[in-house]
Amino acid sequence: MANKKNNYQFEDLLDKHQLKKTSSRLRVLSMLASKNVATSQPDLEGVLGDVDRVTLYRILNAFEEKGIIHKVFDLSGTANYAMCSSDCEENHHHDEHLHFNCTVCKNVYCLDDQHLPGVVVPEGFKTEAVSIYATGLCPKCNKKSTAA
Amino acid sequence: MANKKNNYQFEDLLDKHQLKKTSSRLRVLSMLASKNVATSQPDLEGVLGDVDRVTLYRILNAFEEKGIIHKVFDLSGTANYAMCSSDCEENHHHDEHLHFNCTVCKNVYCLDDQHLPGVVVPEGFKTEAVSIYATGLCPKCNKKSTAA
DNA sequence: AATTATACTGCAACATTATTGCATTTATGT
DNA sequence: ACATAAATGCAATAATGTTGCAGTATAATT
Repeated sequence: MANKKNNYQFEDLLDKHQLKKTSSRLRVLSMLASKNVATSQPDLEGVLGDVDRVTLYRILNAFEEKGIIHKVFDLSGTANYAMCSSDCEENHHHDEHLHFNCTVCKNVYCLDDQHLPGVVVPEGFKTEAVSIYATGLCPKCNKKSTAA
Repeated sequence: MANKKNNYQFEDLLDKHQLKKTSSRLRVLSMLASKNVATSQPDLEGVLGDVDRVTLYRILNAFEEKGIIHKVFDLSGTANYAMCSSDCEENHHHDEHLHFNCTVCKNVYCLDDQHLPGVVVPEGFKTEAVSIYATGLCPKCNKKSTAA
């Protein structure tokens, strides 16, 4: 899996972006990399336990600025965070993302590798980034609902 | 303009959805209909002045449930509201919306009539709705930046 | 027009998500 | 080991959104 990185790789990642290698940061990275769905700040806070809320926000913001992670809002407007695919660079994220928010389990799936169609905006608008957001049933919940 | 409606039309709209015709609701409707950009709850609150925050939230939620307006989150995760195009029905919104969030003026433009390409999701996912979200410069801010 | 039932509103309190300032601690280069 | 800059934790505050309940307005009935 492209996003699967071991701890040395996380340290390199922090080095590369001139971020200090603290245990909190490494834990956030391995946490996010281990999931194929975006994670909300509250969820992260719950898992990380003893990391301060504020620190977590600051870590997430720093990572986002550096292009290590990206932020996506779920159906209820809460920010969720996920690792960027490798071709994201500082302040220059991959232009198009496909996110899928399951209406049952509420998970936000990042489907960055999916082919996306070009989007045409009206004359006068200048597009910098496009994100496509689908809602519905994820494979897991879809299976359950058809089985029932 | 398709969304331009007079007060009688707003009253009809409320009638149709079994909502009582209160002045607050009529003001919210005419406010939203007069703009081609989505409006945040704080902005609405500011304009409407003496309508209670809670009432406003409840009006917006009621309208959303009835399919009169729809909610879209801007870059900072704040909910913005806009009139639905006429083919939205109760609990069955138009499947695809194109929204454009200007990075300068922060306005969220609803471009519902724009032709949208089909989006392909991976095997197993079952899409219920798709919304496409573009960020960049709106015509007004684009003009200003090229002029400067 | 008065009465009544229901829906709506406003207030207070609370919940959640996010930010700022500052003192303390930690990481890292020398 | 030391110095410095960065990162953290705590307290306080802000912004956004929700809930309960009492009072008020709407609209149907008579």
